[in-house]
Amino acid sequence: MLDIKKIRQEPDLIKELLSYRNLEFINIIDQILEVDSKWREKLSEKEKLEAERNKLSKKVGQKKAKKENADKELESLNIIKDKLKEISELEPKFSEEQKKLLFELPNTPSKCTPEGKSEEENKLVYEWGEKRNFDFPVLEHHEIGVQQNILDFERGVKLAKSRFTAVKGLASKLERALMNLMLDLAAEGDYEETSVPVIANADSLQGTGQFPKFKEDVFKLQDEDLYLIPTAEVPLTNLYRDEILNEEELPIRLTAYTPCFRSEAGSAGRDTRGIIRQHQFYKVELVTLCKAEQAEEEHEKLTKQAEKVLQILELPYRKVQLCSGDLGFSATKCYDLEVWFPSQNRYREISSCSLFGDFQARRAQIRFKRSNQDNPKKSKNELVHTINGSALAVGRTLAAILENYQKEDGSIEIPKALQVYMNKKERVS
RNA sequence: GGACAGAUGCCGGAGUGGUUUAUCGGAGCGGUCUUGAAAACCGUCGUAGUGCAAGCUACCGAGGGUUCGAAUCCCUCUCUGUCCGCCA
Repeated sequence: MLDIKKIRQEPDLIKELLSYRNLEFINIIDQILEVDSKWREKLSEKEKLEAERNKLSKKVGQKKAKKENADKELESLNIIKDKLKEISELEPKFSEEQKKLLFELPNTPSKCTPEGKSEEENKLVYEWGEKRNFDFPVLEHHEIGVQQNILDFERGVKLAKSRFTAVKGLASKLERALMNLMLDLAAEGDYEETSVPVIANADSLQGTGQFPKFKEDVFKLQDEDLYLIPTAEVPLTNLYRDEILNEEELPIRLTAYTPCFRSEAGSAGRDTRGIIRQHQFYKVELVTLCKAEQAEEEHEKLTKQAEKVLQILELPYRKVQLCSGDLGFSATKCYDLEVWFPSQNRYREISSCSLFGDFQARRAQIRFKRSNQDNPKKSKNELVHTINGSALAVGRTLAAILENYQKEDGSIEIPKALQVYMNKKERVS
């Protein structure tokens, strides 16, 4: 959520910044400003009446205690009461409309986010690693998985529906090894391991920006206002929802390994084969809460943390900075890490490391007390800045390993860094 | 799932219609005293909206209602605790 004060003060700047995204928000901002000024007018009128009422009511109390007559006061109070009722009936209309509009506005792109319309204008930061030369026909990861009997697509569908897969044998062990490797690396980088609910309520999803706009993307529990999390970003960030943190606690760096559930509404037909796009997948997520002045640095740190996983697994990847048009709803700046898939002869997203500024924190009301050395009384509550990214999506990492480490005989070499997590086993065959 | 009890500020805890700007205690912070500390004493100590400011307004789990006036009365909901049942 954007700051209404900022919108009020610099509407043109906000309009301009939002125009760098693909869509136009000029109308919404004008509507917000209109509702805002109308509402504030009513608000001050209301408060004046309330002040008057409180004063008179107190007088009534005093007079009655002294057994004096207070009819005159009661008469004016009745008039005020009617007026107040009139205004208070209007109030929810204004504030609801205001909220609805504000919740629909995406974050403004940061100064360092390149301007661009779509994916094609994303900026390549660098490529890392050596793409392997294969002197045999390269198989796709799902072909390898079926051939080795470690990915069972049909039975996964039988258990649930399409886009669910049973992962078996050494692939399942690889997943577990990946989880351990990723969590250990995150711990080395000072991210505290956390185990959180994978079901979240609507307030939590609103806090991180999935709601209200992207409701159709998550699975809802029947007859309950509860949802399967689409990413651990939701529980990790919302751990501190509605809290005021101590300045010294920041930055707070967290990591969690969780399953993630996505309805994939609107992506029918895309990546229907393989485990690239599933309704359920595992992911190690990194989340940072920090002060504004720490945010850029922490964003870089978190991204490097995610890159480290790819590097240690020796998977070729590239780092891309998203342009304004490709930026996610809540993000102000974002790096995508894309891993090389030889069968597709292209890079595919495996991690998205986003800086949100105070956008999520304003929705989720996560603040800290900024101490003022000169005048401790002037210590102010300030919104934290939030950052998150995956390190990494386990399913896609598994797919990338199967493809990049395949051998001509159909076996798969196990990356060195994972062997210690798999009883020193060197090969899947 | 059943029964009962409860939800008040950082914590404990009082408050059942108006002189309550939410009593009091503890912790924290500032000060006095002290070589320093402790003790004692004095002061301070929530969030948000609005305003240049003084101030004003709202908030006692959430939402609604009654009333000139609600932490207090009424209704609905949520959560927590205890006991019972079931259970990894």
